[in-house]
Amino acid sequence: MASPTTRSNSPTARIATTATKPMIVSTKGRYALRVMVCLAQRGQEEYVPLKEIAESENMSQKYLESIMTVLSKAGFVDAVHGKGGGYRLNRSPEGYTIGSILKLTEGSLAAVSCTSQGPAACSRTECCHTKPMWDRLDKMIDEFFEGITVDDLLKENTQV
Amino acid sequence: MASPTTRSNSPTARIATTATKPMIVSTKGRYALRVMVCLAQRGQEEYVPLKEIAESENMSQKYLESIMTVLSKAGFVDAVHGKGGGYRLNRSPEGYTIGSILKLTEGSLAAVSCTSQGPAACSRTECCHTKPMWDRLDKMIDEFFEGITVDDLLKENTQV
DNA sequence: TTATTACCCACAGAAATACTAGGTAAATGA
DNA sequence: TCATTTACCTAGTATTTCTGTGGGTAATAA
Repeated sequence: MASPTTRSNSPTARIATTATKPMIVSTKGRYALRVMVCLAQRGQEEYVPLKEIAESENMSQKYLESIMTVLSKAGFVDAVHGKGGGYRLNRSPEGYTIGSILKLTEGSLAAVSCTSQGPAACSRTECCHTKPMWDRLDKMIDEFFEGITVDDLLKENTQV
Repeated sequence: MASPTTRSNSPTARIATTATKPMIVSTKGRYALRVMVCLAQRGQEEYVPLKEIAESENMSQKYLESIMTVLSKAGFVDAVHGKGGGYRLNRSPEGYTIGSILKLTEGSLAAVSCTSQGPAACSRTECCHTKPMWDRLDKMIDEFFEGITVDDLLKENTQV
């Protein structure tokens, strides 16, 4: 985006850092995961209407709609209109990695912005003491989420 | 913080998710790290004025000031006013973990909000399929950052 | 045909980030 | 003593993102 109002009266013009999105997992991604777990619990036979999920999980139905549309368009779930319709998984729970769901709904999992926007995001990359660390962090987080499936979550529960 | 204006007109009162800060490392923390590395390069003998660092690293001096005040108050750096003054490390670079610096400047390193605000942050914690995963992620990230020191960064460089 | 469901579009309040502006206080050198 | 240099303090602000609402339309089944 590179704000055009970057002042250039100083000898060395400020680099537009364009930070703006260094997060990992927002509500959107967490809702998506919970819905997927919820659907997994219901099996692949029946379609579950969103209203039901939103109420039982105490989430905003309207907000969920936008998330489900993304999941549906990406082929993660089957959707059927009308009475008796709703959503259901189209694979077994083992077929969904947490990483794939979060990448879809969050857009990216990068912990810092300078690693998520290609090499041009920071002009200092050729000589930066911190970038290797961010790269390793990103790799670690990616492997973490790719190593977990919806089925794993299904089996896990704080209420032992 | 828990916004008091949570609407409760709906039958099932919405749980205030209070998302609001699921990030890991923002510009503030990254700047802090880069400054610390910069100071480490200069040794513990001389005081380095902020203006110099801001110019060489191409960062906003004013913004850096607020960050340095935090580092100074926390005893991470020595600060001296007036000509010949500035900032310097008061320990050897091995004495600073990345985790300690980020926790100070970022406030927290939690990847999701429901793990960063105590057990009361989410009423579902007693029966939540995803929380164990978030807890493990937080632990992994914490150990990652606590296992790296400023000295490690000093030795690292993308420009091999 | 009617109810039920998914989908689409635009907007909106709140919060955080990443600054900027304009000072004051302390230390040094002339 | 005075001016300069530096850290420190308080306040404001533009932008963005998140987390939703509100009000529709399209598709499907009873």
